[in-house]
This record gives sequence, structure tokens and C-alpha cells, in this order.
Amino acid sequence: MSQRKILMSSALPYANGSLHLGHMVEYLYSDIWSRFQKLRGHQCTFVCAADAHGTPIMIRAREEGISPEALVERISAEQLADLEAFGVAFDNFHSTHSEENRLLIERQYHALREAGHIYTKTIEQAYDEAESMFLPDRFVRGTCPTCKSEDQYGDACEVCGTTYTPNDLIDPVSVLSGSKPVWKDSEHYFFRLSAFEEQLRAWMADAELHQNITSKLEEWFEAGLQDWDISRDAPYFGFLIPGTEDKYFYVWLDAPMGYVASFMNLCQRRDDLEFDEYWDPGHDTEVYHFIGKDIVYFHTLFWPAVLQGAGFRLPNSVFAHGFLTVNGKKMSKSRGTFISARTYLDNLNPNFLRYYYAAKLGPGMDDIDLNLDDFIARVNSDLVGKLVNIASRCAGFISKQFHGALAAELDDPPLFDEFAAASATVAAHYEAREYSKAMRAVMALADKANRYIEDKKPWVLAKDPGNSDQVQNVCTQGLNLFRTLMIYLEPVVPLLAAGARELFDEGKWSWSDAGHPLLGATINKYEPLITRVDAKQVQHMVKQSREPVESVNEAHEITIDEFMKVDLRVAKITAAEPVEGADKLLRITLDLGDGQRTVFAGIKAAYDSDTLIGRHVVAVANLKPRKMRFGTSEGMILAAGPGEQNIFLLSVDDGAEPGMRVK
RNA sequence: GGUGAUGUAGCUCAGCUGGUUAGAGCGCGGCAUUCAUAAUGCUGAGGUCGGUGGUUCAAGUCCACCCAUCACCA
Repeated sequence: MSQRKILMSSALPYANGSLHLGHMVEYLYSDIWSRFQKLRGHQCTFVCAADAHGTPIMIRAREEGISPEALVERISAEQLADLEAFGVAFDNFHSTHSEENRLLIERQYHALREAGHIYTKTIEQAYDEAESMFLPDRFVRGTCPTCKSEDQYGDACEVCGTTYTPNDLIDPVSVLSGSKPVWKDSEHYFFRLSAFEEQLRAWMADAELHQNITSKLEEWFEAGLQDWDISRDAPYFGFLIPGTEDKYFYVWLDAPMGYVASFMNLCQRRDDLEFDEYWDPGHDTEVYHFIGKDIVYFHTLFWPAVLQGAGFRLPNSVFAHGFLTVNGKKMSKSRGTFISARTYLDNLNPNFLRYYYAAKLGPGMDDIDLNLDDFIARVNSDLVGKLVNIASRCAGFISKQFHGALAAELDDPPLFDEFAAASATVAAHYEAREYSKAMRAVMALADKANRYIEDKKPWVLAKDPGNSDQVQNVCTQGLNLFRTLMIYLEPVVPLLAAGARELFDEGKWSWSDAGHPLLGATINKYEPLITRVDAKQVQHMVKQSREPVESVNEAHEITIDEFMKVDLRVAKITAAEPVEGADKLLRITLDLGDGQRTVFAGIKAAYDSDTLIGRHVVAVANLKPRKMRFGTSEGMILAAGPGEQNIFLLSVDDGAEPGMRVK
């Protein structure tokens, strides 16, 4: 097998917050592939970088009163520490805010410009006069023009799903200053994506993209490719466009180039890597990008197009994965399932998550579910119960009866050959990113190894000293079956594999070692390689992840006058019914003494509408009426709790009458 | 709203171009075993394959519609 030269990247973490277990899908998915390629003896270079530019980072740095550079440095150092603790082994982790990236972006820009792929056009954009800056769509909020839901982002409505521009919003407001944005002209730079359809189609055919990506691309081609706005106005944290004073490259132009910049940076330190060999067309090196399904667009349209336009080589393929759900639902702070990488590391062994993800990941873009009960069961049963147990039940005999010496021959060579022969299938699964299939194949062999030991019963043989040789051969066989499986699993559970190498007193493994048994060697004393997951550890992790209830002490103090502005009244519920088409809402009619009011309350999950009728509650009587999709809500009723089923209405003692003021 | 993906035993998932009584691991019941971190082996029970209708000699597998979940819409 000839040595391949592979350059691969994982998506760049945005240096704006902590990594969570959803991010880890990306990094573990790619790290497993990188480790596999290296174990196979290929030259695989795995790069990543901090995604440093853009408005959100600029704003957050401003809020913290520090420079964007300082913010990025701090956050990305935290992120990298978390990744390394999970065993993610980049060959280089650089930054998009680097000299290499600036150089590359400018080189690309000049090339595109000279080739006529860049033009300018004046567009109208939301502008915050108080802050003196143009506003990205997400920084404008207002009422949805379609369904009239309030407080929606400037690009799409989360209630009805309509997409639009900030211009379409009713009563738009800048989230920065709260002022009403004005519309202002600005000259923007555009990339002529529309000119690249043919080349993109050709690339798509070569890249052997996953079917889902291909059909997505077809969809976009059919809709017609629109040119891409690649500039942003000052103030912006990014690279200045050459020849301008106040125009910056859009973060999504320089982010993918961050892969290249990170590699360029590495090349300066590594004699065995030639930059041009990987980024000029016409070499037999391979380039792959691992990404999440949300950024397929940027990596399969814009990215290959700008590379092509600027004369760089194109990636061989782009591998996209799905998102993570926890216990079958989106991660949620109130449920404690929004688990940060750090919180996980504080409670559990990183290799367990690596194994669990591997057991579920495949080449597709389907979301994967981290079911915490399943996680405990699977790790304990597969890793502890069947895999590590093989070593555990054999090593004792070798240590106690043979001073650690392995036999010079196997008890059952054909069985070992069968394990060795699995190499091709398991490797093919890894190569195709069919990790779940690889894990199934390995665990099926682990079952077989346990059956073998059960069958030979070394503990029975050991009772007769005359069987000594056979006991040694059987246990040597068992340990070698274990060793072969651990080599197969090393890309997934490197820490566990390191423990196994320690047992066998071996240095680095390569994939081919799995085909040759270790005989006649002396092994070290067996130490438990991993311990079972206790459900309490998982519970503790969830508890730590639950968003803390706001402390009473942290609430801002107010005066009695301010409190009295809120007109709280006793109200009697005279009618209640579920709202058609709304998941959470009940339409409630209140008797406030001086008449009836209708309010909408998001308590459907916690209360049955029939049981509410006749009940006395506390209502805010002077809340400004709010227009909702289903009608106008003329107040609100008070309740406590985090939401969903955990909502608790306030009651009043007997004798209170509708309309009485609460004070 | 448009486009696409997903929906198979309690849980997590396999099921290729439609073809014998729908599979695995875990969990659960029974039996065996005790070398092993109560870890293992044998065995049993469990599913009208999201719903409705259709194509076909034959559909989990194809088509239409509906429901639920998720993503994308530059």
C-alpha cells in the first residue's frame, strides 16, 4: 500500500463561547479519521484554527472592554484545551486572524479581481445611527411581516419560518442600541458565483459527495446561483480589503481560508510538508474538509468557486455530519442537556464519549442522539463488559502463574487469523466513515473472544498442574485477540489503547500490528483500564449543566413606586381552551372584576384547560396588550418554574375576589 | 412558506437494486458459570416496520397525501 498524503480540516470553532457536546461531534468525527489514517501509515495532516472575525466577536469584545484579539486569544485557548482533553490531536491549530491568512486572502482577492470575478454594487442596508454602524440581519429585530409575531430576527421568523430582509420587519429595532435603524446606501463587493456553475458541477461529480449534499447542490443550481456579497463596512473585525479605507472581507470569505493558513503556518515548521504540493493544482495529494451540515453551503459552493477562481486546487471532498440531540431532543439549558465539553470532562472519561459517538456515526448527515441512559448501558456493556473484560479475565493467569510471560504459541491460530482477517473490513469502514459499522464489527469479535474463553475455561484447566502449557496458550490467545481489537479501536479510544499498550509493554502501534500476535514476550501487571460509568456521574453532569436559577440577591433593587407600577390583580378564570395550531398556548378568559379579558398563556404542557376554569390566579392587569398570531393577549397570569411541565400557577387564599389589587 | 432528511421491538440502531416465518446490541424473564471491574455463556418473550390510500403475483423497501421531529433558504 503506497503512502497517501492527506490534508484534512475540521470546521473552525467560532471564538465566541465554550464548546459543547454538539461541537464535539465534529471534532471527534474528524479526529477518528485522522488517527485512523496515521495508524495506517499515511502522511495525514490535520489542521484547524480559531475562527476569529465577524461582528459577534467584535461586539462581545466591546462589551467586555477588551480588544477582539484578546477575546479570541482567551476563548480559543479554552477551546483548544477542551479539545486536547478529548484527545483531539491537531497537527496545527492556528487562527484566521493571522498574517498567513491575510496574505492568502489578499492573494486570492487580487487573483479573483484580475480575472474579473469581483465587482461592486451599491446596496441599501440597515444602519444604527446611535452606534454608527451597519447592522447584520441578526442584529435587527422586529415584528414578522407574515405572522405578526413580535421580536423576530431580521432574516427569518422563528414562529412561522418565513424568510425576509430586515427591511420587511414591522417596527425594526437595533439590538445594539434599541434605536430604530435607518436605511443607508453602501458600496459592497460581490463575487461572481453565477459564473462558476459549470465548474462546480464538474467538481461535484469528482468529489463523490454524499447523496444528500449532491441533491442539495442540485436544488441550489436549479434555483440559480446568486452572486455573493463578500464585503462588510467598518467598523468590523476582519481584514481590510486592499485599496479601500473602510471595507472589510466578510468573515465567511476568510474562514475557510483559515484551513489553508493553518497549513501554511505548519509548513514553516515542517520540512516534510510542501505548501504548493497541497494547494497548487495537479498534485496527487488529497484534501478533505469535515464540517457540520449547517455549513454545507459555504463549503460546496462558495469555497470551491473562490478557490478555482483564484487558481488554487479544489478539495477532494467535503464530509458533513448531522447535529447532536440529547435524550432525543434539542439540547436545552433548562433540562440540563446543554452540556459543555468542560462539564463532561469534569465528570466522565472522554474516551467514553468518543466510543459512543463512533458507535453511532456514519457517512450521512443524520442527526445523532446522545441518550444518556443508553450511553451508560453501552459504555459499560461494550467497553467494560465485553472488550476490556477479555484482557481482565486472561491477564491474571499470565501474571500469577507465568510471571507475566506469554506463551510462544497460540492455542487456536485459526481463530486469531479470523480476527486478523477482519482488518480489511474494519479499515474499509473507517475509510468510508462508517464508524458505527466498524464498531459493530469489532464488538462482534469481542463477543467471539469471550465465547472462546468460556469454551476453554482456563480456570478449570488451571486446577490440574499438568495443563499448565494449555492455560498459558489459552490466555496468550485471549490477550492477543484483545490486543488486535484494541489496535482496531485505537483511533476511537486512544487513551484506552495507550493503557493496553502499557499492559503489553509496547510503544507505538501501527495498523499492521493487528495481524501479528505478540508471543513469548513479558507483559506488565494488569491494571483495570477503565471503570464502569455510574449513573450518578451522569446525573451530576446534568445537574451542573442545568441553568442556575437566578439568585434573589442578583436581581436589581427597585423602589416601592416602581413596584406599584405593576398592577397585579386577583382574577378568576372563566374559560380556558387550547389554541389551535399552537403547541404550548392556552386561550384564557379572565374575570378581573370590571370585565372580561383574554390572555394567552404558555402553560398547556403543565395544565389541562378544564381544570383551570373557576380557579383564582394573579394577573398583570396593566400589561401593554400584545398582538400574537392567534389574537391579542391583554395581560398575563403569573406562574413560576422553568417551563414545559414544570410550571406552577400562583393561587390566592379563599375569600379573595376578582379585581382585588395585589400589593 | 419553499426544499430536503428522518420516523423499524422498552432503548440505540442494521435492513443492498421490492421476494421465503422483519434482524443486531443493550434492557427484561429463565438456566448455567464464577477466571474477570456482578464482568461471561446458553436460552426465551417483545414489532399490524409513523398514519391513510395506491402500484404490484409480492412493499419496511416504489408512488401520493397526512402527521411528528430536524436542517437549509446565500
